[in-house]
Amino acid sequence: MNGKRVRPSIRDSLLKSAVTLFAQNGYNAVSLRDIAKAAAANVGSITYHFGSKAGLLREIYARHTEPMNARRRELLGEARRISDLDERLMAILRAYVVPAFISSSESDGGGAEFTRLRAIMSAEGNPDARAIIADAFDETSRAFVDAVAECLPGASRESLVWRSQFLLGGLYYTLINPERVTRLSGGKAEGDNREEAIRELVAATFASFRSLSEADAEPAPVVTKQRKRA
Amino acid sequence: MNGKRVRPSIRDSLLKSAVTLFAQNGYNAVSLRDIAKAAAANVGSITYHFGSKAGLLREIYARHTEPMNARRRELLGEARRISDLDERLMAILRAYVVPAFISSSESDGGGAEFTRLRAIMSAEGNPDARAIIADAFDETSRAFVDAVAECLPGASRESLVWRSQFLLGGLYYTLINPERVTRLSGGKAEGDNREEAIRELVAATFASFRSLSEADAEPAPVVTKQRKRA
DNA sequence: GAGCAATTTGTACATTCGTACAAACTAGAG
DNA sequence: CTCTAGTTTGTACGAATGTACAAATTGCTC
Repeated sequence: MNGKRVRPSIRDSLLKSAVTLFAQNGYNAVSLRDIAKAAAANVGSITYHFGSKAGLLREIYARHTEPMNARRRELLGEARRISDLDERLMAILRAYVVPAFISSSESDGGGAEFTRLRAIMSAEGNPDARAIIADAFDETSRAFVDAVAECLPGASRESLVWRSQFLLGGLYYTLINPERVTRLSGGKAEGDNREEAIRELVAATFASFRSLSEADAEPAPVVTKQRKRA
Repeated sequence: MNGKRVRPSIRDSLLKSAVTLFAQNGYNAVSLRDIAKAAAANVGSITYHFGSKAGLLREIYARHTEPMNARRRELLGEARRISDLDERLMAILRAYVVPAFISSSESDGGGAEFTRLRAIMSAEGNPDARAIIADAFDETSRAFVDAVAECLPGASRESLVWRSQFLLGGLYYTLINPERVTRLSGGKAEGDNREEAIRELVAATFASFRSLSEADAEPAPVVTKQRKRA
């Protein structure tokens, strides 16, 4: 069905090793020999399967992008059916954040590792990556902003986009430098605890978006754990 | 006074070119020959002045870190004298954000370019950089979180740290990928407009922090431009 | 088992990298 | 001018990189 035999092993372990190494050290810093060594394979096999280093990166994106976006669309669809605007907003935020942190059950799909890879690639600004990334995620982001907009009557498109930018930035940076959270909190918070990160990021972004609504008469529900009644 | 002659020119233009190139392409992707060419100097002069590529990076950090932190401390000190807690919080946020975006009058000091460099370095996770960055900014971040905490009675340290993490992430990502804002907003927002970025980032972070306060009875002042009275 | 296409291996190549160092140059002091 | 310390230049080196390709190996079909 694929046009190619379903011989997995080497090709797959090359991809897996590449994702891990790229996500950890960036694209430039990792050599094809590093990848081959990690996959217990030969350098030549990379050229054979993927043509070039850029081709390898392209394949990685091809493998992960669609499943991750699909998962986001699915969750977004569910969220949109919630009638209460605040609850819906919260669900929308989770639909955006959760797939970026947690792999969608199957081995491929999004997950923290691939998201970290994306973060590093966007920072490195690598020409190879620029062309590949393209706007693979723009469509999803647009749908996300649209969905958020419906929850926030009166909010301007500009501010919604800005805040979605900060959301993505917070997401990326948390995956890139989680130790900072642990360090700065004196160990009271764990930067690499995914559930904790998701909860905090969603809560912070909720408040950030919520303040844009005209209807700020009703008290915004606070979801963070340390919430106390005064 | 410096122990060295004040012969500027080459050494300085090497530093300037290096910052620009590193901030644009990352550390690994830029070769010493690229830097030399951009500074119209010779490769050997880099080794002479800075010993190594890592030494060059070290000098860049040495030049910028302290002035930038000093500026932040100064603004933070001013902010702390404001009695109204909401106003103070806003001023504290600006004290953190503004120096990262805007160079402090003199040619050296912080500024967007150096902050972008820091963003890329933190993403690349380069070993050379790891050692240099150290906790040069941790002290400032701690003071910042402390100051914010005073404005938000009842907020937990963990959440404050998490939100400061998202602030830094949003800051970094805005400098790394400003085009996304422009693109996603259909040109209605300009990602590389520093004043706009500062205003939005501060407003978003204000709301994010503000929601942590016990005293959310009084309506949080909304500062974004599109604010309308319903 | 033979034949064959797909894969894996090993090796070679041209480039580019950071660094080292000797030679040439520069400018101020005596 | 001459000397000298401080720069700048040019070049060379070993290591590492992405890529190319011929040879060896594998696994399947008949």
